Amino acid sequence: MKQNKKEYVAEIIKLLLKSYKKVKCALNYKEPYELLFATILSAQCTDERVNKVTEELFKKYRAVADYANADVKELEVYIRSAGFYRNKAKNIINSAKVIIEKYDGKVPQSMQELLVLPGVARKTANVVLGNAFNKAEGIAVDTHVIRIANLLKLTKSDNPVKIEQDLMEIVPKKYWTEFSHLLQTLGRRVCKARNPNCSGCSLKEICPSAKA
DNA sequence: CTCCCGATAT
DNA sequence: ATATCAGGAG
Repeated sequence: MKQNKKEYVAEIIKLLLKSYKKVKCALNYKEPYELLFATILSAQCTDERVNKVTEELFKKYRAVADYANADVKELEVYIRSAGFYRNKAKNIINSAKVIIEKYDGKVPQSMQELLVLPGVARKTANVVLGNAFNKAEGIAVDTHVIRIANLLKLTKSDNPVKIEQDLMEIVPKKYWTEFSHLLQTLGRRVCKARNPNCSGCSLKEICPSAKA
């Protein structure tokens, strides 16, 4: 049973890799802390909009210490269009403070340490670990992964933690980070929440939910 | 389960 | 004009 599922997943990965050669993280960043803050900003917000926000944000604040010392109101102006900006501004500043005080200004490189940062849960931690450090401890489960993993019948759950466990069972560890990228890319471009384009999908032959 | 919020598709 | 998009905390 599980073996069949692993072959099914291998086929999914193969087909998606063919369509999306080298997909990487859709968020723009140079330093690990930039990816961390970009990912905090991406909560309930498209990566596209986050990139617009961070383009200016990263010019204004150029180190973790700049965020730790930032004026909340001023930071809010930069990130406003990403939504939930009061929470996010607080979370970024307070995470920056923890990183300065407890981790000597370096973003910690373990799930356990990242999860303590305000505004950081498993999705954000997985994105940072997998992309900035190449130290995946899990699979980043966002709204696209939730939707498509269910459409592909890779899980029956709507709970992100359970979905992540289900996926970790059947996706080879070396693909954990890339698997999220592939589903997110598919989700943004083809298997959209609103108007899924099944006829243009690389997985139409094998997807149990494909419509003609 | 509710609150946090702006942008965009319809 | 309004529904829908898109994570985390309490």
